[in-house]
Amino acid sequence: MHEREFRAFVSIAEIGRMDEAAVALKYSQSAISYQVKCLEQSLGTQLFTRDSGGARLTQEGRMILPSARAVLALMDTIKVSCTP
Amino acid sequence: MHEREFRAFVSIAEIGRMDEAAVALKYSQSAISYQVKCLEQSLGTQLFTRDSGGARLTQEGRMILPSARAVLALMDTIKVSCTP
DNA sequence: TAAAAATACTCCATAGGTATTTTAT
DNA sequence: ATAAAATACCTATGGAGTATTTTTA
Repeated sequence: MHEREFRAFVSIAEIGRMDEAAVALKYSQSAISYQVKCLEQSLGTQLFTRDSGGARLTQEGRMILPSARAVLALMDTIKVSCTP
Repeated sequence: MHEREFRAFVSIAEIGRMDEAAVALKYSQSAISYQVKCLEQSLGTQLFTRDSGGARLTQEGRMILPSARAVLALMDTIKVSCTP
């Protein structure tokens, strides 16, 4: 579980499409696809359904979205705590 | 920022020595040293002072310890949420 | 000088990009 | 046929181990 996997997950969840999330995060589309795939594999769960309309959260994806956001928020506070 | 970096950080903070934390996490001593070094580098801050007595939290290390624990707790809940 | 941590070195895995293919509309 | 995601392929970086060196009490 990596920070960038959560960033990808939350960004896709918010935007609804991987390619736009990729632009927002300044990665290639394939990198974002790979990150979310890794997260899904490490959780053993599908987080999105994919089709030509984009990427939609599954039930599990919806469930963990708040926690994922909370993880990122905590990481941000950690960074701020360490910024002199 | 990786899960394993936080696991290493918290374990060292609790145990007070890297080599024992390494045993607890089933990594080598050098791997744990490397993980915490990576975390320190990504934060731009020293989290421990090191000497032959072990590893002691710095002021910054003490500051972020609760957040690091919270991140790990969230990751655990995420895993549980995705376990059928 | 003994303990604990850091570093060097090597090997394999991971993560990124571009280009291409697949899938569903 | 088009738009979006997945995959293949290649390269660079990261992460693990063992062995060794450095540090400091």
